Amino acid sequence: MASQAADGPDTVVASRRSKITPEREREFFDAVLEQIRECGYDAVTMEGVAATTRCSKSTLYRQWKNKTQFVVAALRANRRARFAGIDTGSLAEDLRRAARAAGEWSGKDTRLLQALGHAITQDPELKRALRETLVEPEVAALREILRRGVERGEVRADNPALEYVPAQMFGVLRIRLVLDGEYAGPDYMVRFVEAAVLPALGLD
Amino acid sequence: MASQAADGPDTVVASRRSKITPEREREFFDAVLEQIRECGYDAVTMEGVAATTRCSKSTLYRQWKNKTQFVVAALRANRRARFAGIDTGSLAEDLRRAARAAGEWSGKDTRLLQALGHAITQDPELKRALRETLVEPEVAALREILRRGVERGEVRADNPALEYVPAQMFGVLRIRLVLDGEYAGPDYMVRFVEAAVLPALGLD
DNA sequence: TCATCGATACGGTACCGTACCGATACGGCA
DNA sequence: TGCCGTATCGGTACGGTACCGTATCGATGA
Repeated sequence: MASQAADGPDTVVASRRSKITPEREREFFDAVLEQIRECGYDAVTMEGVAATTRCSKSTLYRQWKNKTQFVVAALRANRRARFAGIDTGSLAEDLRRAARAAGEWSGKDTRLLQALGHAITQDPELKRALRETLVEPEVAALREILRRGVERGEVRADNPALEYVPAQMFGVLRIRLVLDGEYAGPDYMVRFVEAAVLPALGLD
Repeated sequence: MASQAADGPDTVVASRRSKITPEREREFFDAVLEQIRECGYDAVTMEGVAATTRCSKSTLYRQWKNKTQFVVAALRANRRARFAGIDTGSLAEDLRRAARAAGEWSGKDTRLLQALGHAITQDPELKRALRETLVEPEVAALREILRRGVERGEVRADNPALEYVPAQMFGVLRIRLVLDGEYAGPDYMVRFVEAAVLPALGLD
């Protein structure tokens, strides 16, 4: 958080004298995200995080103004782009890889999204943080996969199904818990892509 | 439910002498469901429902043991089957109608599902009630639409895309808020069906 | 007549965010 | 290099707020 100072990226924080190491900070972030996954956003408490990380509430409140800021910081620190490395040269195979990767987080990011699903409708800042960290990077990577497929001529640029691929993937990923009572795993996602997404794109 | 009546010679059924009319009960149910949609399940309070319906907490607690039972009762009373009447004789048209109908609830059932999304992972009873009232009737109706299409020979019974139609419909419906910041309306859903679902089924 | 109504008061619990406490380790300076 | 000054540490106590679920009340209507 303080490391986003105006100077270089890895410049040591000169102003703050916090004794909290980056590893310790990550413990806080991991703890709060896990509590969100387990209990839901509303039920997460600063006291709970303090207890599980064996720090004091004071410490948390010294670093972050309130729960929202704390969670936003945790989300931002958790940003990753899981689809980014996928580029096999074949659109169908790229989509299979993406489906597999998506299915593999079900125990993590999907639960997080599930737990934050309603909170983001109430807190714009939280919504923005979630979109920037969990949604947009993955959607962008997925659209990049599709763009390369179009560029290679595997699918026509005006295929209307292209637009809905991200919604299909993330939608199916997320709805399975409600429909079937379990999270969508890699196998399920790959089967879904092969059965529904690829045919709609005119691929096999 | 208030009667433990193990010893009383009186009626076991506890002759419901409640002055609460069915219309009044529906006010309670509507109020609690609307509060869930607006504030989320965790944030709903019996005091809030009592206030907005201008009844007393005592009244609510006389009828229902606690918040969970109250919400479960409200869900059960809200059960409907919105896809049930759809039968145009054409699978493609049936799916368009279903998509339009689905898009039309976005302001209601989808928000409810969104708000309950995490709560159902914690409370099995709530999960079951939600599935029985919001999920299963619609999925069953949708599968019935598909079954008729197969029967008419519009799509082969072994088309693997068949299995994923419900997941796609409800998944896309639900994920749009996260992806695009707005709920999926009827037009969006119809376009999605025409662009992705029908092609995967080999229609059009 | 009397159970149920709405209203309200109650004790209990939980968490917020702040304030205060010694203990400690960082970091500037001799 | 070694020693202090001091900010931050973990722990805890605090007042304030909110809601739970129960109990009690006079009024009401089947």
